[in-house]
Amino acid sequence: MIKIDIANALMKVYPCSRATALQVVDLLTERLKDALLNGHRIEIRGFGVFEPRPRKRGMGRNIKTGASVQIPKGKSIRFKPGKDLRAIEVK
Amino acid sequence: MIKIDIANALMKVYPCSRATALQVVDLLTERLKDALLNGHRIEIRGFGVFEPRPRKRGMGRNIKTGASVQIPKGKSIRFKPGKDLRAIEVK
DNA sequence: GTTGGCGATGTCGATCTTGATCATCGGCGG
DNA sequence: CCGCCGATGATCAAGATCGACATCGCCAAC
Repeated sequence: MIKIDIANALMKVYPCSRATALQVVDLLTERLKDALLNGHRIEIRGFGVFEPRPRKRGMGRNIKTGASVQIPKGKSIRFKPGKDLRAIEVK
Repeated sequence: MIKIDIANALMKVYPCSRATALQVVDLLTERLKDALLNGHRIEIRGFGVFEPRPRKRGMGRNIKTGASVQIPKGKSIRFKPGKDLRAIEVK
């Protein structure tokens, strides 16, 4: 499923041009990105939670050299599935 | 940031009632949930990717009993931040 | 059709997950 | 707008998983 599919679903419920639907999807992802980049936690009950977390790891591995490489970054985004998404069955 | 904030952002760009904005947000999250529950990968370039993954782990620990607890589940939802979200700086 | 983000690969260690319970807060009815 | 209901967070431990690096192919986005 890609952006177009989401926009498509939106168009079915709220009649509008594909361009508009795409803009809506884009706007929302943009807002989410912005919020996360500002360190805000995004919580949607029943769906999940996006949370910026500090990265404490400090080591990685370079495939070619095989040498330990430092992981300079200190943050990552974690998504915690909500109740509804945890209902996933093994299929 | 919670659902209302997202709806609020949407209202600013696409004038509509709060109820409508909330419905839109709800609809989209609903579609995403549905797609993930069906095992579909959701990819939004520049934002991130939601991917249902099989869980192979099989053990955990119960605080109270202190006993090893089986982790029967076999799936989880993983979110991989896209390029834009990986640009997070330590702040 | 073109551009460029994303997946996969291999290694090693830190991180995450799972379960139960109470408190807190999001969601929603009155 | 206030209040209730129910979902989420934290906690403990053990073990599996993820992440970063570099590069090429593939597919999303335009």
